[in-house]
Amino acid sequence: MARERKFTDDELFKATKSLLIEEGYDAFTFSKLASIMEVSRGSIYKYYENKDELISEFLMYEMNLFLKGFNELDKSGDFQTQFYLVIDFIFQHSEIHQILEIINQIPKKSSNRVSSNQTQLNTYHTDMYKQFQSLIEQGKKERVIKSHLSDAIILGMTFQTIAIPNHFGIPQDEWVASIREILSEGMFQRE
Amino acid sequence: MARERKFTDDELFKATKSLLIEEGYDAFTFSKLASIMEVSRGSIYKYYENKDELISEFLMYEMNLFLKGFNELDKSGDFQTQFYLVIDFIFQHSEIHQILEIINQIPKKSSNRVSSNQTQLNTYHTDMYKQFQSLIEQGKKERVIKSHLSDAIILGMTFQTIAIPNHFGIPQDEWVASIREILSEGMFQRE
DNA sequence: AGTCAAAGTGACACTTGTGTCATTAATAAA
DNA sequence: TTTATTAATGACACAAGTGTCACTTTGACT
Repeated sequence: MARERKFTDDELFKATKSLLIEEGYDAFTFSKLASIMEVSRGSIYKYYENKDELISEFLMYEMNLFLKGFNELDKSGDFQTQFYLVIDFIFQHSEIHQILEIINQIPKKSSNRVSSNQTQLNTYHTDMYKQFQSLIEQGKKERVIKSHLSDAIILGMTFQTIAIPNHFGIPQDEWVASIREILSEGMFQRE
Repeated sequence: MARERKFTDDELFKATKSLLIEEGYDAFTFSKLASIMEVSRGSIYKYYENKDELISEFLMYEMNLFLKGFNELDKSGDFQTQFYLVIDFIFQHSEIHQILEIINQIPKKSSNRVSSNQTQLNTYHTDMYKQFQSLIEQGKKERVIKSHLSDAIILGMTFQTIAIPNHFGIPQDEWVASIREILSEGMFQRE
């Protein structure tokens, strides 16, 4: 028994995502967002107290989606199969790298709602890393991964590869295959 | 026959560097810089028209320093020796990754001085990559590097490793050694 | 047709950063 | 000591973002 909404949360998150990814956290403003949505700036304040609140809610939404997919990956194969599945998955969701970086750009002095989201986001982050870490452990048990390499470096290196800029526009298939190969076997020829 | 300056360009660049690396391009302001230097904001405008001009000059200064060191690396050894030298060098100058990113954050619509600096910076960037690329070619000729991997991916992957966050504070030596090993031989055990 | 709760708007006051410039301060040279 | 010259300052006007709120609009339900 009220007026119809001009936009849904999903539409808002979609615009938020493109604006955040194109311009970054600092250049993200309610003015720009409102203009994309073709809505007045004031109306967004009806639903989110400020930029940090909106962004932290958006990040929760994105992380949930990502983790849902991550958790649904087939856990039945041997290490190598699972490892390759994970790599393919993270490359299909390469925005996750930027998302994770934005989490740390939200100032800590924010409202309660934001703080609690930040805590939750860090938990998600850690959980994801823990899951990946247990995959690494499996790899070490199966004697596929070298045991003298620390989990931290394997994890860091794997996730960092998402952000390598593909300046020359090498096709995604070749790109991912090469990265997978280098991570596994290195760039040096075997003698 | 005039008043003494309260600060040198070197001091300004030093403060610029820490401010840029701690807070990033967007949060960098003349107010903050002036407060670090304990000088009025107006006095900085005596030497630099605006933030973009100062930052682009600073980047030129940093890139020159970096490239000077890069060029002075011993070119006499075989591929592997040189490759390891380069990796050690870029890890000793790990800020270079952030520096390179900041280059692309300066808006394109700026003044002539800035535009010409941008052009020059991109030239430097390309030159550095070209040099590294010729090292890769050498590696391929010496049959150390797999020939089916594109130069772009080897270059990208190598430079990207600088930015892997060392969350767990693994000692630098072990860190660099592990990365070098993974790049060369991969993380998988040889059978 | 009338009601009214929620949605949307735009003007207002405030904050932070920018760039300028008239004024003041320091100091080497005359 | 005076002077010429450059360094530094802080006040001013302007631009862009923020958060608020009284007011208007819409449309489902009487």
